[in-house]
Amino acid sequence: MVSRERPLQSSLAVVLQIREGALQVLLWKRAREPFSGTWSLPGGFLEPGETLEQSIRKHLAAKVDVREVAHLEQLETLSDPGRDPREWQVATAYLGLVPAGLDPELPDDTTWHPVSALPELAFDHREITLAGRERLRAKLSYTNIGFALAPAECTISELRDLYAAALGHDVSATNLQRVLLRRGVIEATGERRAPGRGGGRPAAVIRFRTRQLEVTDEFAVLRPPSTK
Amino acid sequence: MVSRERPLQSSLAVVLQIREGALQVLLWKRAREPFSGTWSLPGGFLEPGETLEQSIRKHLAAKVDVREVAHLEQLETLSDPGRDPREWQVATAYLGLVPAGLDPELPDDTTWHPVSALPELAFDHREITLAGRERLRAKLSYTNIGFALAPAECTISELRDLYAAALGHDVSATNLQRVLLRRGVIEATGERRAPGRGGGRPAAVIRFRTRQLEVTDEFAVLRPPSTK
DNA sequence: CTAGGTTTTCGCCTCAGAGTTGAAAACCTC
DNA sequence: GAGGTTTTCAACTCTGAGGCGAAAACCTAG
Repeated sequence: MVSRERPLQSSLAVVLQIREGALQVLLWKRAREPFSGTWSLPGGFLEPGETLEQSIRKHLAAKVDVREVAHLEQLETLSDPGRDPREWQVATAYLGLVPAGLDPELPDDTTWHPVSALPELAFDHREITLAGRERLRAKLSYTNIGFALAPAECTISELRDLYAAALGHDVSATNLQRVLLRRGVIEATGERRAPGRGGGRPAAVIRFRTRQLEVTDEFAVLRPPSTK
Repeated sequence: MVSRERPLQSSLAVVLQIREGALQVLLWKRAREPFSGTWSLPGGFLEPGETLEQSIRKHLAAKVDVREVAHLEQLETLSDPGRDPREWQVATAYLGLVPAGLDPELPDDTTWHPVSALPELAFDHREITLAGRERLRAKLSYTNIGFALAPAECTISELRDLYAAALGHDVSATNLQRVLLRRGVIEATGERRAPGRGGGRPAAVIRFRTRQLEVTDEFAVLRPPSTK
């Protein structure tokens, strides 16, 4: 095998969670150059003997409890020679999802940021983050990926708010329930949740039938409400 | 920057074309170990200063006339440490599409193979090839990617055969026409094509409105015919 | 305890778009 | 011109998403 120049290979992840009704991404603040002071996606270099997925899991573990990452999938591989001003580097981006309600402990340099109002991001991390959001939005329509955004059990109303936050537009609870029920994506647990202060009929508690990604062959787009 | 071990980075491509009514993939026969005698996907190593897409375009040029590749997109990045028995290697796979009707000149070691009857493939190339086919099938449903399978101008019947070959099931010409017309994916050129031997009404010649990938926001699945 | 407010749930309707069918149109060959 | 072939088009069906409103099931205040 001929000796040849090789790029550094790294993995990084867009970790998303719905927090306070908004889609947020996990970022850490760079203390060193380049891009010192700006925010960037978690990740790091690939080590011999590990796969990219093992690599990103390991690097994520330094920032969050990875057991709380309910779903992880590959997004895309970035290879622009100039993407890191220091050195030739190829990076594979992943999309990670953390169910709402969890509040993992984070290091001091790491926090959540609403994707709709990103601070200045290092390298090409802004584009990667937006690509992650788009992937999530698309998959909400034709897969059961909602399981990775929702707690193990929740109500339709809570689910509607999660979908609305992720999709960026209102979602009808009635319609959401029917679509997800027909697909067999969610099922009723039989329990009911007492209404909060202010009253109201107690909501049925539902759960996602499986917590593994499944693709529905009948597509279904959750559209924004008609603007009448 | 700490010195560290680096993987070889390579690009490879699943180049698909409908030939003789079947979806076929471009493969070349390995003359050397490992996997000598088996077939593998075209590709090669990444050089400093180039992107992965430039890399795969360059390596493809050694096998086919790349100008005939109407569409090229990234598929996935493989990183299993054992995927190449010789050495640690990370590979990014692309999907390339060649319109039907073209018959690029190929080197002696390179030919087309039906995806439905693959020979023994080297490394993980079999899985990659099937992943490419799946990506194509999915995108036929909700994008205009058919432009990359079809010649610049063709009839609905020809298009139906192309779709049927790619999707692996029958497609109704009537329905295909309406779906693609409504979306504005195809348009009539106004010309008509004389029927072949045996007669028949001359078919209207259509073309794809654009030859760039566009995603339709209304999903539409082209389903197999109902089994009655 | 009752009236009024709130949230959830469900049935029914509409609407859009994909799939199906059959007949007419437009060609061929014998 | 008769009979065969392929294409095209209009009408219908069917499925599934979106919308609406009434009923259900709770709360709180008086």
